[in-house]
Amino acid sequence: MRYRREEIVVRALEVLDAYGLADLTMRRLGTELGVQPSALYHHFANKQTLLAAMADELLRRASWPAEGEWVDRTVAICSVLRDQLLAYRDGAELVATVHSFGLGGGEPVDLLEKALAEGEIGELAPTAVRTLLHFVYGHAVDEQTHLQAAEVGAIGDAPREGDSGDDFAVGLSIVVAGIQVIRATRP
Amino acid sequence: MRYRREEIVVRALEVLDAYGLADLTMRRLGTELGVQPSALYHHFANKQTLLAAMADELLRRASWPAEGEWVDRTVAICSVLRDQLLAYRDGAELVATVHSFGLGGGEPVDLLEKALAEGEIGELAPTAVRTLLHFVYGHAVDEQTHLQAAEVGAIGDAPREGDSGDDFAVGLSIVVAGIQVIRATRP
DNA sequence: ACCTGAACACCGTTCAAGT
DNA sequence: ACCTGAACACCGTTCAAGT
Repeated sequence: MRYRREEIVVRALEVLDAYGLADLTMRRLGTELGVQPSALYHHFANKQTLLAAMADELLRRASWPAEGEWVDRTVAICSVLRDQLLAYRDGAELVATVHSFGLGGGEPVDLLEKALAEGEIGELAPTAVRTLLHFVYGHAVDEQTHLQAAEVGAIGDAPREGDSGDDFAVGLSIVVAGIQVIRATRP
Repeated sequence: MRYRREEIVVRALEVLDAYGLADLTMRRLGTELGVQPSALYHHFANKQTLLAAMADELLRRASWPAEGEWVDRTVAICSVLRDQLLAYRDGAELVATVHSFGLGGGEPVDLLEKALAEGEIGELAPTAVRTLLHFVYGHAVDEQTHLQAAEVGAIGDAPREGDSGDDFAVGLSIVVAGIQVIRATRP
């Protein structure tokens, strides 16, 4: 069987969702595709590049909000991002890992930059975007870890004080409120 | 040679600082200690437990601020935390990783909880602490990745718009300002 | 262009046995 | 209590050779 790059990414996302990031090995993916692991290196320079392509594809599959006032849109983009990260097993860890080795977070980053540009916070926009992303990625990774730990069996695992979606909403409102404050008090 | 748990952690932190997290393997650490890798399993149940002990020790070595008004103290704790993460090669990634598999972030978490308790934000305190930690860990991991990439040789690597310490200060002020806002508008 | 087969240089972890 | 030796079941990646 012969594959194109895009088909491999699609299959890799299926393997991720079914078995998790730890079991997404080049060897396992090769087996799943009926191909030697070394064949994958014809399509991707290394595993990192494959993971980056997977993260981009995962993010591309969401429906991103493009309308509304900049504050509402910022909140909406972050919420869709979180939902999309949680929609795939280890999705948050995948995207956070790819982001951490500096390969750009795909579509949501551009959208957040545009939204904050409209907010007229000027030179502070890049910092604000990164602050939002740190929150969303960090929160989603935490949440996914706990959700999956609960599934496995350590269920009495500190079930969070309030509602769990609520915690995200409150944390996000903290960051967004902070952005509005520095917008008002900027030089 | 025979070792105690604490000596192994100290040596492991030296290996981390000298060679980085990717090269901190049980085999390498064994070699460094003049011992078989399997000997380490007499002291630690697995590698995760060792990493958690390393993170705790790394954080324990900072001088944590204990005085001042709650807002100032919150900012001070986060700044010391960031400095301490950056003080060891891959220190941010180590602590973030340990945190991500749910093993408690050591001293700074307790200190932040106390500071925010004094801020009288009530039930929102845990959310606020986590939001701060997501920012500090995320920012420090990013910064350390870029610093180390620059050291290696990809030096023209997007040198950040403003000063680099400044970016942390601005991001932190966003989160702290946001905490003060929800404090003022809480039910 | 895409894949095989085989190898290289590693991993974390377990476990009987030693002192 | 602490360690050795050997094994188990894996990794990512390279590279000549095949079609």
